[in-house]
Amino acid sequence: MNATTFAALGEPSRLQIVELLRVGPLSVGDIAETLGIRQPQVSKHLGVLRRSELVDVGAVGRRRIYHLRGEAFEELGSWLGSFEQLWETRLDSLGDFLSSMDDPTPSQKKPR
Amino acid sequence: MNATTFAALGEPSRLQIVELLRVGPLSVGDIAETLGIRQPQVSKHLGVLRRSELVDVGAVGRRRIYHLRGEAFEELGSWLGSFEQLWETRLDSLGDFLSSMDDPTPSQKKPR
DNA sequence: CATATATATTCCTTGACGGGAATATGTGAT
DNA sequence: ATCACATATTCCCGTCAAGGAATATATATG
Repeated sequence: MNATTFAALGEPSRLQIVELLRVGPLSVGDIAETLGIRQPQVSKHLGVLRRSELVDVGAVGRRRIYHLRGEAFEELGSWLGSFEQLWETRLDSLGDFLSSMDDPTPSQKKPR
Repeated sequence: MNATTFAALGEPSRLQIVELLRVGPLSVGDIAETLGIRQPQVSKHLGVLRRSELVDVGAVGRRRIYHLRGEAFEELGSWLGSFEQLWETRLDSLGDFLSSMDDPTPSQKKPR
């Protein structure tokens, strides 16, 4: 999993843009107007999102319509999935662990 | 959805830490040794992850055992879920959209 | 071609962040 | 109490990214 994907989503304005595009494709100007961000900043943010392959562009006349790229989110989904598997298998032992801090797992080294 | 969660995961070392903790709880020293990062940096990164509520700590003797916090990942999961719903309902219309860029959706304004 | 509109790009400044080094805090052992 | 080990915190510095303002590029329209 690539950290740059998360870095792209880690900027508040960009996360707003993504959640806005979740509804449907939008032009740069519409995004700027809706979110109250100046157009140059929106273009820059969209550039970052595009390099992270989270969005893609299509031209309609002089407008540029940005839309979410499903692949990136599917990748995120499968990455997350690899975590949730472990919750189930460890949910009980985690509870045990939290309530018995004086007895670390056998794999832990002992104090020298 | 909070952007700071993504920002925390957007730093390569921190993402490494999270993926390492996916296997199981670890002490600060073990994380530092495994990833080849100096201990102070690891402590700082763990601080960020903790403030983002991605991890939590427990003490075992003089060691501090960090472990992933399931809630944050479940929240991520449900957030992602709200996207995948839309893929299905729009996967076809998205294909149409991409192949007919000269005909924007009816909600788009016409050029003035 | 001239003009208006939509978007991208550049330059600049400022603030935040990560890494290194040193030090502080806490805890166990003798 | 003293020492050793584990972790956290502080300070400093270099870098990078975000926002503002201005400008460049592209495209439609008359």
